[in-house]
Amino acid sequence: MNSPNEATVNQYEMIIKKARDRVIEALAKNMDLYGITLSVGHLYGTMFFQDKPMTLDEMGAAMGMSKTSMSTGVRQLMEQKMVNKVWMKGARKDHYEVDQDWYQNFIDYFSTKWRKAIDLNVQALRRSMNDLTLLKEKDDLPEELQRCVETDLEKLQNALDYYDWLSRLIDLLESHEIFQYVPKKL
Amino acid sequence: MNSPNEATVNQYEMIIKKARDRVIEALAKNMDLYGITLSVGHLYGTMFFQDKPMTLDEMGAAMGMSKTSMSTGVRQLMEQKMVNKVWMKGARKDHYEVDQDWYQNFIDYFSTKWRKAIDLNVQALRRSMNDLTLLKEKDDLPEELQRCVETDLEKLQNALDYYDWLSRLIDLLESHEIFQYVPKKL
DNA sequence: AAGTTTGTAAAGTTTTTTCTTAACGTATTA
DNA sequence: TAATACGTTAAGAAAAAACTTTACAAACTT
Repeated sequence: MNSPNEATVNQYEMIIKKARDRVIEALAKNMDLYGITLSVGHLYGTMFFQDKPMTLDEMGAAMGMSKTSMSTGVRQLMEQKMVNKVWMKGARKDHYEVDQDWYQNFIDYFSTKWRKAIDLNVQALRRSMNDLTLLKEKDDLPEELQRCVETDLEKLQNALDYYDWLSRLIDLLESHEIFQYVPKKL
Repeated sequence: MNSPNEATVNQYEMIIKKARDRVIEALAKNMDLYGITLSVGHLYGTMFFQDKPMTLDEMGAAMGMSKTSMSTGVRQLMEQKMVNKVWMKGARKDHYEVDQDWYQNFIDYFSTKWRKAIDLNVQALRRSMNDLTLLKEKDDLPEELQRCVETDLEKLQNALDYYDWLSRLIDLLESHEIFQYVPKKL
């Protein structure tokens, strides 16, 4: 039983391929949570099971898509730090491989995207709160507007508190302190 | 100074409007993190500063858009639990208001979206791991394929561990236990 | 220096998404 | 029962995104 016939081997290979494809499909489908398109998700999945770093041409062949698409797709994945460019001994073509640390991928995505959102919103909130606080000082402010300013200021302060919380949540992730409370290994 | 002229009041109102618009703009821009489009984000922002529940017609007027768009937009926001339908004493039109609990909004979004992704991926992972484990038992499996199965199984197990971690992270949020480690009030 | 190879940018096409107008169904009023 | 109001579905138009082909610039080879 040590040298099976070719048909059996093909069948075995098919099982592996199907097992991979199933996972790739599921993976790709849910990468929209990372703002990543289905086809780029497929690319990621393909690279995930490739045990060697891939070139753009290899990706194009595996995906049946243009090299340009691979180039932009890989760039997106690199921006999310899900894929790294690897330097290979005397090779002209660029080689890429997936970063297998999904915990860090998650954290990086979270940090980058949400931190940016927080900064932008907090900046707007601060400015508007400042404007409204100045307005509140005016002693000829009609009572109706005064109440309006009050409630707005309260809302903005609540928002600010929330973003502060979110910022600290990100800190917890980035510092890996989270693993104290939600440990990696079950 | 208790009855300012009309021009001054208009100026004051303008300041409030600008303060609100700045925040609305920033808010809307970042709601893509919730999978929400810019215009629907604007709708959310508009409702956020409205102190009374709004009808679809009021929204349409405020946004300069069709009622149909308001209908679908509000539905999206309701799916994310960012907006609630409020029942109003003897009113024919439906009224909606934003849910001001941003912490819960965040948690809900997180739970819903990521939990779904986890379930789908874990299901695929389990099936493929099962297939591969069965394949590993075959005693006529060529050595090359055997190694392939081994590394694949390891990858899938790592993925499974990651999703388990993510699931526990979501538990931490959903149970509000997170507020013990990252408290709301600074 | 001429000729390849490799990666990316630009332009154009196809597909998808977003928004509007029009039509429908249900509920309310007269 | 007829008439009106309200929300939503369906179909079409406009805008945006994804992909491909073509073209180009930089690096390497000879």
